[in-house]
Amino acid sequence: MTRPDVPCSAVAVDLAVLTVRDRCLHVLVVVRAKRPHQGRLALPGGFLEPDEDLDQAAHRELAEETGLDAADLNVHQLRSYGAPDRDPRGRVVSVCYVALMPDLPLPIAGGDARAADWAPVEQLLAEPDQRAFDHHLLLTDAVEHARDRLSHTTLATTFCPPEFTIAQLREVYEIVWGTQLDPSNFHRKVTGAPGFLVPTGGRTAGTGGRPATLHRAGPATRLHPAILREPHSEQHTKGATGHEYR
Amino acid sequence: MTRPDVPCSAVAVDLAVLTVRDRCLHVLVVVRAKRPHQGRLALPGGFLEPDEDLDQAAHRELAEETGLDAADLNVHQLRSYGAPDRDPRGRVVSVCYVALMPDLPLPIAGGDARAADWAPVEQLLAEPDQRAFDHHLLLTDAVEHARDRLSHTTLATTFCPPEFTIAQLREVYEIVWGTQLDPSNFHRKVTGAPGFLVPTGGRTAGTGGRPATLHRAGPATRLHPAILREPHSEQHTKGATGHEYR
DNA sequence: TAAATAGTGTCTCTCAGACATTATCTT
DNA sequence: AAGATAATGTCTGAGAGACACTATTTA
Repeated sequence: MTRPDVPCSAVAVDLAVLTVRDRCLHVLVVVRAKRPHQGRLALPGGFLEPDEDLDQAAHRELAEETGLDAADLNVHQLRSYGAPDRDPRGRVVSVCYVALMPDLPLPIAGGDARAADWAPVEQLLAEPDQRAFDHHLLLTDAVEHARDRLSHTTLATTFCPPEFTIAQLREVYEIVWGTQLDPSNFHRKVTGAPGFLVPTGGRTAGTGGRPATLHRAGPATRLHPAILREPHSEQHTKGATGHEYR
Repeated sequence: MTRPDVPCSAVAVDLAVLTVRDRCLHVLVVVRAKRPHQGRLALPGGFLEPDEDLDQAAHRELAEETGLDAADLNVHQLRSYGAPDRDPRGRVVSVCYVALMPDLPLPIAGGDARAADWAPVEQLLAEPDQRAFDHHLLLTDAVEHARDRLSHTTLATTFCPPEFTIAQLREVYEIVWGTQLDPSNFHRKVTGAPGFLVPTGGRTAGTGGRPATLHRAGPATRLHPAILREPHSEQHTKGATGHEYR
């Protein structure tokens, strides 16, 4: 943009790359090598190049930071952040993306000489002021976004290896949502949702119990019916209380 | 941003202001007075000022275009658009906002000497190539976003005047969704959803039928249970067909 | 055998959709 | 009265949650 009458900003693309490992939700973080916020943990990201789309920039950054081809790793734009003082270097508007992926070996430290590693989300969210920039806010929104999407999309399978058991899938839901789910009802629901799971014919062995059938992700992207997150029990006050909406 | 190593972009904020009038969903559009796309219809918007947040910019633009104080008109950020060639003048990344409002008198032509007026959404969407920039895409996404939100939030009341009947509210759902809803079931659902509606005590008169009780919007923002958009009937194939997911 | 895990069946309650019925106004 | 619109009631079926029960492995 060369017109002098138009305010000029830098546009950054930041990524919240989520995975499930060690029974916890983790996010990919980098240690900042330069000022500002030197030494602090930040979400990986970078500036938009002159000739690329936002989605392209997100895929490029993901490849640079993790070495992975992000062809279909479920990368989705979340929203943008533009507080005037969010970057002390100047005006930076950041477009945040959320990426979900299985627990693959380990990301390679990126070309920026920054160390990329997994960090447990719960721990990061417990320290609101320790992140670089407003990345605590980005992470909060990204996690909430992912949680919401699990209930009505088939996205949970992207946290799983290519073949997985229903117990593994249930564990993903339990970890991301931080709740316990009834194994019986969960089994009935996910096997009943058309296109969610496809049995591969294989079975587990040596787990000290009845072998589980292996599945892979089916063709569906939307989940019908949805897997509900909260057992939304409202009408507990069956008594003579007058109004009861909160 | 003054650092020479960072690519520079203009950041625009565009608004899809939706309302229901004349039994149709309408969107606020301006006629572009300058090149490029001179004479074409565009969504109102403008460039981000150096010291304002994205949300502030959206509110400012809304005030400039409509003369309305957008304090709580349900303005929400939708997503950002950044195709390299979306603006022929140069690199512009646009953050799109969706605003929902009741059918108020009429917007004032803005300070940019552009005429602002309501246009029926259905008609605009039928002509994909007649909009300025990629505003057809923005509008498509904004409408879909609004439709989705109606089902699980109390947002539909923002299309209504301060006091309204349940039939008026149902009309909003029917117009936005383009479907017909059963008046009886709709009545039962919206009156049963806690915090959605509050009876004012008033009633309509002179409508040639039983008077309807007037309501105003309640304190709730989320809808429990949700008002379903599609009568998602799936299991019609009760026969002996083996697999039936699509 | 017991323990452990996988998977099925059953019951109850909520809620959606279809539609009949009653209520209250205007003409 | 008739017609119109508002509101309630009733029935059926889908689906969620609780939980008993069966199935199949390892130790």
